[in-house]
Amino acid sequence: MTLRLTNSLTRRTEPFEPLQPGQVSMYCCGVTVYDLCHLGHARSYIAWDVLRRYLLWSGYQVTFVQNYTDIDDKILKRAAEEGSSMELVSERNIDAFVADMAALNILPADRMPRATQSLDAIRELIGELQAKGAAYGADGDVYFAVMKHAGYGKLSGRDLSEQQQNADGRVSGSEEARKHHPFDFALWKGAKPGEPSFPSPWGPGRPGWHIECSAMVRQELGTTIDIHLGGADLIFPHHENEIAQSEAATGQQLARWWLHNGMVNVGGEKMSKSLGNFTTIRALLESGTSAMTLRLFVLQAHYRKPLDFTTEALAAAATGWKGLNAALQLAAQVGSGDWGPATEAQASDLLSEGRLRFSAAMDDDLNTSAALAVLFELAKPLRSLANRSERGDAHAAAEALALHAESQLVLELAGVLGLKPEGESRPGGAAIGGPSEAEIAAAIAERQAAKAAKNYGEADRIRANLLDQGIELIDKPGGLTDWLRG
RNA sequence: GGCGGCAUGGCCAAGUGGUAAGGCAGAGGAUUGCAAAUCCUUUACCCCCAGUUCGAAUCUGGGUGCCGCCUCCA
Repeated sequence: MTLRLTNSLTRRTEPFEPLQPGQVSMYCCGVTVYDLCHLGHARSYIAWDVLRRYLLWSGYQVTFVQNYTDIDDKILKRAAEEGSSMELVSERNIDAFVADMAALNILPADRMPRATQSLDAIRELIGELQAKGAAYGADGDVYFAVMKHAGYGKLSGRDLSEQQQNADGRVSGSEEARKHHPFDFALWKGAKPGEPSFPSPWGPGRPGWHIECSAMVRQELGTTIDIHLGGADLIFPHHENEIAQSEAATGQQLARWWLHNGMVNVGGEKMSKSLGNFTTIRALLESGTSAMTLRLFVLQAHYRKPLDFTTEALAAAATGWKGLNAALQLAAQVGSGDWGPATEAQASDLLSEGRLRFSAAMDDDLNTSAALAVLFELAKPLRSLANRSERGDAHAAAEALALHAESQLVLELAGVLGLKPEGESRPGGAAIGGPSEAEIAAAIAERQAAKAAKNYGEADRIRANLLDQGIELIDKPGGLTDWLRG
């Protein structure tokens, strides 16, 4: 089996093969750091994190580059509102981005270039485009001439002559007046009074949005990369323009594969800053949704399809994760021991089948939904074991031995999806402002006594009292009482 | 208007020619003083119409509905 991926460039799902055998270069369009990331960003970056993890797991050497857009009108606007500076706003949001990604267990990119630190490469690229006649200057701005690039529109399926007509009514404003064609776009923007600016052969100013990606891709990964990633909303104009710039300059293909993720919707509409219907990653995590629940929620749908964000769907994912997490926690316990080769062999057939089904699902354009189904099925026996072993069942402990290999596989496959055991809430977990373990044990003993005396009113009162303090009691067969700190 | 995508049980969501994975919720049972948790069992003919085929959720054509992009956007 080989990995098949849907390439936006060809609109087909094709077998993936990197330019250099065994090595994959990937570039992902990052964020404009004017604000916190929301669930749309989370979805996108989780999807590509899974692609990266899967490639690594499959034995590829992967170089992953993601940029920060730290020069932008919105950053300037934000800085002006705060009486701050572009640098401070950017720094703050880059820090937040790093923290949010780490919280979601998204592997950090190998390199994360910033527009402000890539100006030489940007200016060089603009210069080349101008030398080749693909760009023209106008009042301190420099524009890319889309009509000079034969392939323009190949990614988004646009036809320039038709677009010309459709765009006629929109041509207005000074920038539009300077353009030769409505779809021409700025490579370099001349500085307006009071704006931060950088020197250039065309006068002080700053780079346009699209050019930075072209410059960074070339600088960090070379002329032609294997995979370029981004949200479907970037196909036009951003990615189309990136292709035009890079390919006009180098004469070579920019990226062999273009992968685009579907949008996160709220009530049938795209989640976005402008619509104001967004939830930040931070806010969601702070409201009590765990990072792994969010990952599960995202991964249960295929990455190219729209994903509707609802509290119901999220709650379903939370419950689903609770069960999977229990299995993973046990697996981490069981899988860590050294049990010898004899037990490993016992479950090998079942395991290799699971591994195969998982790979087959992932090979099919990253069918994480199907891959998760495999994971849930593998986790099932572990879950039931987890529940039995808690009451010290000797038989269960013996089974645990036999399931050692299975535990490792479950952890391994979960890891490919970036899912890891989360939050130790069983006895022994750290108390944060709640009753201590000793206090809980005492209360349980008290309730036990009340139950023995058939004083159920008192027993229920103790239980309710603990629940108020965030401690949930679970009676197990055999008279034992377990508890969870929620 | 142009380009692209989607429509599967109460909800989410796989499935791309041979009689529908998985998760959540629900139901029944076991267990329990009760509850929770857990375990077992269980719930669909796939938007509509026509066609291709021995056979279609899966292919073709036509509808209907919804979404994204065409302006900054993951």
